[in-house]
Amino acid sequence: MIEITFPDGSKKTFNAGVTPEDIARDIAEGLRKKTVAAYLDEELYDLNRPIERSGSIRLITKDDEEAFEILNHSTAHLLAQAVKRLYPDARFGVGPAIDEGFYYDIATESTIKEEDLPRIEAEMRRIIKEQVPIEREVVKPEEARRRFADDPYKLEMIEAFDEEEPITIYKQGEFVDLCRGGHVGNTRHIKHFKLLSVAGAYWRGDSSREMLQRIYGTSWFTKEGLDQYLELRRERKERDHRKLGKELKIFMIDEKAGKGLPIWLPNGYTVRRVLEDYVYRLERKAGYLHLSTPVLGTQQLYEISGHFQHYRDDMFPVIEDEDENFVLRPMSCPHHALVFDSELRSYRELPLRYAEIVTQHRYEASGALTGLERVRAMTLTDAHIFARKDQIKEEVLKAYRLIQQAINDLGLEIEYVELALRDADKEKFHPDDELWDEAEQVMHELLDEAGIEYESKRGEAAFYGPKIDIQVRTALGHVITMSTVQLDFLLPERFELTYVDKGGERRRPVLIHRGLVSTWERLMSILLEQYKGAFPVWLAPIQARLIPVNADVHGETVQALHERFIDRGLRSEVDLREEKLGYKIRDAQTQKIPYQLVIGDKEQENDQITYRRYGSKEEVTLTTDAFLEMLEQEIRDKH
RNA sequence: GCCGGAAUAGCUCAGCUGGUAGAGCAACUGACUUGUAAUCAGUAGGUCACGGGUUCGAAUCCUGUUUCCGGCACCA
Repeated sequence: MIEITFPDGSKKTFNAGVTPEDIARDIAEGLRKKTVAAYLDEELYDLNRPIERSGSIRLITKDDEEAFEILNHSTAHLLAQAVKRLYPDARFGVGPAIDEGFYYDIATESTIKEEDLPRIEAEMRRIIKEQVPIEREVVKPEEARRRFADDPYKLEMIEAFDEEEPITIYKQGEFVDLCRGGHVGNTRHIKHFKLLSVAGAYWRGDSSREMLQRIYGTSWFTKEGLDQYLELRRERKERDHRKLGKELKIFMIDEKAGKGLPIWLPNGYTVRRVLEDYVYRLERKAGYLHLSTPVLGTQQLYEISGHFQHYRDDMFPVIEDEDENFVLRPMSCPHHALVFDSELRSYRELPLRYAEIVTQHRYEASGALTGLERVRAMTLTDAHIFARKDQIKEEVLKAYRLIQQAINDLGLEIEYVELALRDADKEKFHPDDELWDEAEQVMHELLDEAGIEYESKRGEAAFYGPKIDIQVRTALGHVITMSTVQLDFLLPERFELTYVDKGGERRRPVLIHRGLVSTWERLMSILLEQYKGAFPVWLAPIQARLIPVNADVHGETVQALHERFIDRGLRSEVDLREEKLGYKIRDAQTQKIPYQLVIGDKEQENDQITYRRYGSKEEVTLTTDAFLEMLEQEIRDKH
């Protein structure tokens, strides 16, 4: 007999060999139906795995997040089994559950095309009907090696395992897979799934190794869940910034001008100017000093900083001159280091915060280019803070708070915060262990002291130091780096930067790199998707469109009103076209202009306007002054 | 860069197995002179991404290139 403790502290004895399914059934039949797997203490148990020891149990039901993962993981196995039946030569890489579903990496001589997916799905359904039990087995490494003797990928994975750890394999019918589990116990538990796409993926994520074929899919407990998810995917396409950017004339990319080299159209540039102005003021208030440096720099400058050696392949080719080589600058910290070095600095001056709205060029891999999200020419507000060591914590935190405010003002949300640290890769990171330890230590401390939650990521640091990356999620579901604060002890060394301290001694400052809200390009892509193209008034390219009921009768009034708006710094536009009112309203709505103002006899007589907000059918009549006040308040509030 | 897919009018898209390109919107012209999501009629607009090939004949089949899309790798 074994004793099982439940989350509420109650205990019950069962015969050894009882399964989580049995335990759930013992409580209630309804619970059994909902149960997917269980944790016994910290160990994940499949629904049908016998429990041989006492412990605390926590049943995982369909409502729990882990359940989705387990279901999708099992569906990945089901996919593999079906693929193996249809493509007998198939060998398998990894097949995990991911955020919104699962994938499996497959090696086969055949090319699996999107049009083959329905056939694979049909085979998966057949296996579900067969009600194949999914059985767990623990084996010794040599046994595992024997079982997977004809599968080079699984063998390689076995080699990478810790020899001490027991290896688990899962059998479902004729299909056997190396896998940690847990699983749903029987293929009949899988019901509502869909295969979504095929793609290439490097074996072990290593671009020097072969590419496998990856099939993506998603699996749900209910039909509604699946349908809702598929609907979400359709909606995401609707808010794709590339589509909205074209519709709203925000930007264009023409291969004649160059791929990855976007052109800002008047509407987009207006928004960008608002953002630039906003950021400039924000930084002024926070004590940043703005400056400007050239788009071209000598190769030597980037050799001193070390960027050239590290990133040469990702920079545009060197421009050769008679006795000097130039590069299109990929970043601006070396210039700012020179500015710091241009005068003798006192400890009293620090921190010195230099900010610059700067255009940078990076030769991004062609396959990485994506609308405005990933480009080869980008403009951003870049800042470098030169500080004393005793100022690090405060300055990093100040930068973090500024980022928080900007993200908040823009109506965005931080998804999570990452602390990127180095790993043992000697090639990738500068070699001074002492500097690294000190820098990483102080970053951990300041985040902990400020109570900021973060995930540590080994091996993700910049070559010169650790960084705090602030991640946001795009409407298309990608997580991307929005902002960054990076601690750098290396560059001040390389540029031999010094200041004079209290005792008259020369000291090395530290450099804090700060990216506020990514580049204007990427920010625009995020904002477009966030707002579905319907910008808040403070950002909208056109804030109000003025429409006369009759162009002949009310045209002049509308024109005068427009000038009044412009004089107050507002962005308005008049529509004097010979069209029906309904047509003009529709046109303004289609362009997602926040306010449509209609002026007819009544308004003309009383200095009024009748407005209609984007997305609303309600009409409100106000005096022009009252409306202007309302609009200006809304702009101040950044709504 | 790598794997797979796609490319037809300014935009969104149709064009079956090869027979020589079409719709809606936008544009232009004219009429209508308007109170909250499309007034009516007409006109013009295409090296079917680009190059080569197969064929009596290619948007359609084959092939190379370019760009874009979905991923992977990369992201100072």
